[in-house]
Amino acid sequence: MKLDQVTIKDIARELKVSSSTVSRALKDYPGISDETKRRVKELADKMNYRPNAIALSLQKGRSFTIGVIIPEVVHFFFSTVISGIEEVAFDRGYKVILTQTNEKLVREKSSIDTMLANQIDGVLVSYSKETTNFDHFSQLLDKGFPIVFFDRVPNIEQAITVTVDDYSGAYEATKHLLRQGYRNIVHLSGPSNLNISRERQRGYTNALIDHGFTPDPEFIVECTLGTDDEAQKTTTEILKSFKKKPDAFFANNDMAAVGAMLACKAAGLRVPEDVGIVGFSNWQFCSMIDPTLTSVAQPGFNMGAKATEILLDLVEKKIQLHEFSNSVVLDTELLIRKSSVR
Amino acid sequence: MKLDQVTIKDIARELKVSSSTVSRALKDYPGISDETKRRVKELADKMNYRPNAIALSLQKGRSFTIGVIIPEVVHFFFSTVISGIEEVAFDRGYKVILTQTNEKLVREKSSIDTMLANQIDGVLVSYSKETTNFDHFSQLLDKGFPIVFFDRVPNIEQAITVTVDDYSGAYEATKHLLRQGYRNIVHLSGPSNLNISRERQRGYTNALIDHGFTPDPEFIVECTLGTDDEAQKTTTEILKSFKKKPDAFFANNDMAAVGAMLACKAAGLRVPEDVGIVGFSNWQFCSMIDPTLTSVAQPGFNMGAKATEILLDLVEKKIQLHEFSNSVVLDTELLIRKSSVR
DNA sequence: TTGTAGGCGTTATCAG
DNA sequence: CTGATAACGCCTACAA
Repeated sequence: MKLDQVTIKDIARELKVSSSTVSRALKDYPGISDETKRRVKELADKMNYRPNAIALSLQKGRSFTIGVIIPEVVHFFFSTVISGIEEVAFDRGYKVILTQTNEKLVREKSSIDTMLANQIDGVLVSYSKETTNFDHFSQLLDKGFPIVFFDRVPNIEQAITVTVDDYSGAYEATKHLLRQGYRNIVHLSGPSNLNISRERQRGYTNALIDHGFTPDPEFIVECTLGTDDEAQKTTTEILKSFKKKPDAFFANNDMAAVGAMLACKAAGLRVPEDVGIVGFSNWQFCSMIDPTLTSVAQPGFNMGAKATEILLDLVEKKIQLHEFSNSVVLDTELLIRKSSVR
Repeated sequence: MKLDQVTIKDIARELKVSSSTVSRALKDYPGISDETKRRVKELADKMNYRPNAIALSLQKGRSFTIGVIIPEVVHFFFSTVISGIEEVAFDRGYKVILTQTNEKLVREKSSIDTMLANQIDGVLVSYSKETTNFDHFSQLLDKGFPIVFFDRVPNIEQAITVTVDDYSGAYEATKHLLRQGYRNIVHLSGPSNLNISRERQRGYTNALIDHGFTPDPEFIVECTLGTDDEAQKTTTEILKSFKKKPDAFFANNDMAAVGAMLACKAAGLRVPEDVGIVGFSNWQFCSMIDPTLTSVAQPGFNMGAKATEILLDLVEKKIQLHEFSNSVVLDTELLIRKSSVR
């Protein structure tokens, strides 16, 4: 296990110079003879010298590492975000340390602690469903510690946030259904304690109003879990019991949309002829199911990339907290496929 | 940005004792008066002391951090593995530092370098598609550095590997198709420099032989990318050009299976009546497409968890390299759905 | 142009 | 029971 990593001292001893000379030569400091530089660099290369990042961190008080705190890794959207984060961090020479909270507040807190103990330079957070109090974040923000929130963002004054424009995503989706001639559109919504759910619901409602329709509260049905099973059962129930028959479903996520689609098919309805369906997130399978599913694409990769850029700019003091508009809202894109076009 | 973390020195100064005393009191060392312990702990608590993990790492020469090198984060299987890794690592008090290679060898190498510079305790690797030479790993293994390979594993003598039983997964899948009466089964294979591809291919071939059929080399078609598009084109081509018409497709991954399915449908063939289809991995969408896709489920979470357990046992020297059977093989499960039953 | 002497936060060793 | 000192690997005043 001992890797016997080569240190500056080893090089110094070999070359019979002091370690400071080696240190300086390696970084092209002024006032070191070209000859010495050459010899040091050559030997360093030959001995396969790699600076010890830990020693550097200790000395600098920072680690060139950013932390990522996320509810779940196994989630198409989040994994896409991670990908964007990793990409930008790598390009700018930072490492990424990852923890998932599994939606638990305790883990969120302990992750922060661990990361701080590791001299993390900043942190990217999408908080857990259990989190309702944000003191553990505000405390850090107050001290000027760089945090950027994404997707699930708190209502804190100083918080920098990167989100998707859920409102207009939902608005466009609903408008599209209306334009296709669907009139009785059910919205399968998400848990209303999440901001994103409320925004999507608002987009749905306003689109109806703006086009001269009166939203029917009964037509907004909450699907808490967001699974296809749940949506399938819910939809079956809706098709059976509602007196005013729905002719479209706008689901707040793709899984739910699939559930609705399956339920409709099972009830003998044709998609898109009899019933239009639109999802949210544009998961991979949207283009693989039959009929292909219209969905609102969220720029997960971009979200991760953008959040990381801001965080690193903050870390490197390229920007200051206050000189910066606190929230970035990314555009969604409605990807129209077969499930909603007739 | 300065967090002004409390150090042992601060506590020592406050209490007018030496920092060694504080250090010892904090860790319940023998030979420290209960009174001192109490005072130290109380103050540490009050001042919200957190040991500086970086200083510890420097001192110990290790970091309580493991590295994960993975081709792609946005991948159902891999994200599941990460989840298992994160879970076990967290439970045992380790941090996880993550990099994705995007299937690039250079990034694989540079990731290893960075991680070593960070005094990583060990690393979990699933190598990139570009990787054909494993010297950068063997060098480390030779020095006794803990590496555990998972999923995509190299043919190195000393390598510890955690894989899925690709052979029997493929064998069972093929057997299942044969039992359903399919006779001309095409195998859409993966890139043959990957062990998993070769194993799956072997399972396919042997199942045919064991059931009295003669494998036709032409019926093994390599799909390098593994995307649905690629498989769709390939399948369309196959359906057009092969004189002996295929009546089933066993794809080495689910995306490819979907591609084959779409191509078959487009060619006017019914699934499963005319053509049977089986995939590999059991991605979420398998149960959402029409017809639902039979697939070989891989225990991703377990794979991550198991690999991490072994790695940490190695790191903590609970086990030695040689006293350990070098390969763990996890069982797959054939999930039979509609695409292959007639 | 180069060397010496701290110091980053912690622990281990050796005295007292 | 407690304190001083050195060390982990690197950097950076300050000297020479």
